[in-house]
Amino acid sequence: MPVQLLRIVRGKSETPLPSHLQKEDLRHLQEHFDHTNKYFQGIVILTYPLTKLGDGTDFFKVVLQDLDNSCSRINSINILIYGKMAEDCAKVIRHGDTFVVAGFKLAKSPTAREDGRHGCHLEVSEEAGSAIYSVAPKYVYTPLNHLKDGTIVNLYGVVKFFKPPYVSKGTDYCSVVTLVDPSNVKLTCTLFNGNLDSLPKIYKVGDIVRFHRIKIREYNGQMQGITSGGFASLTFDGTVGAPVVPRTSSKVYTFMDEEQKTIEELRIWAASNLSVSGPAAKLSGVQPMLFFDLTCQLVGKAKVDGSSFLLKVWDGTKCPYPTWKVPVEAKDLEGEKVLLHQLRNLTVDILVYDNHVQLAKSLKIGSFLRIYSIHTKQGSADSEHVSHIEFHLHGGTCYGRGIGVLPESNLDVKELK
DNA sequence: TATTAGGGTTCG
Repeated sequence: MPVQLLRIVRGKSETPLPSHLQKEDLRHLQEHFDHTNKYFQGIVILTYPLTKLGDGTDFFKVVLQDLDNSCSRINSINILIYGKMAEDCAKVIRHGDTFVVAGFKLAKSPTAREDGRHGCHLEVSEEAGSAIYSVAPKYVYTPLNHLKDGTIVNLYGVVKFFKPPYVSKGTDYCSVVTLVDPSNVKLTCTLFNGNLDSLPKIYKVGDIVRFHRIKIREYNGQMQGITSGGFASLTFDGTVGAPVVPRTSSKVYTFMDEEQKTIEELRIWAASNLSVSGPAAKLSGVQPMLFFDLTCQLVGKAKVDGSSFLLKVWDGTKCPYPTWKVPVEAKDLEGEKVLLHQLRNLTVDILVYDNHVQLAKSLKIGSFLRIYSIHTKQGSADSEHVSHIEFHLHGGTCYGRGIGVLPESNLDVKELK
């Protein structure tokens, strides 16, 4: 593991570095000195884009500043990272982070005269047996009643409302999340990311999130959260007693006993201060003329027209009313023919509109979904049809209307199986 | 290195 997570509190590491390593002062990084078993620690003051060398090797350059020598004329040094390690580091190294570099090769820096940094640079790669350790900072979390305009903060919150990620009119996915905490202040966050996986994996009201580096702004007289460059999130099930397992796309994150305790405390607070009785329902319990959230499996899908798309789903229960069947061309219907036929009396047709079409098209047959705020509508009887119930996911994102994909590991999915 | 949206049910 070339890039490891290491947390150092008050100068002492909780996950110690290998004991044979000794800290080396910037001034002692000189040619012809033996740097075996030495490490250098510094704070990232500059990173360059990940590039490829002429021979195809990945290359990543960062500048580390030595905080112990920050008043010296020369207090920074170039770190040149090669190969797989360059790729790994480019993903996790951020401006302002502290890193430890061990197993480096020291060489004369050809750019020292221009950049004013140390006369040597450090070269590291997996092949050379180098290691880079990320030293996690001690994060400070701001309660929601202490947020100030124009700051970037870390915070915890219980999800009071959310819109599952949807395709925005810009270039990114968008998710809107309203949080509360024991200070009883609400914060609505608008989160953007081009990568669906980088937005918080919230499945229900009552989930608990930890946001890092969220920007706070004032909007319409209220504080608002918005994604900033280094935004990262963890999401936890909000159920008291459930395992404390973070859902995240980050490869590297800190999560210690202290954080576990925070989650457990928030769960207990939420249990008595937040109503989580969402409008979830089983198909067996649906009533006409209401909105509800459905956890289900996708059995079939079909294009209908430019502004609507059909999802055929089931949840293992049977809807007590005759259900609407959306007429589509047989050639347009995707899904396993045999299964579609077997489940024909258990699946229901959900017609999704407008902004939900793009996401619906991309869904994989067999995947588990939660569809939020489905509208059930009573279709009237006429000469051709008996009275039936229709399922619509209207356009727009009001009330969190949308579609979320659940992982197989989700508890509600296990129940469904 | 901007923009997206900025919670509060429907055209179908």
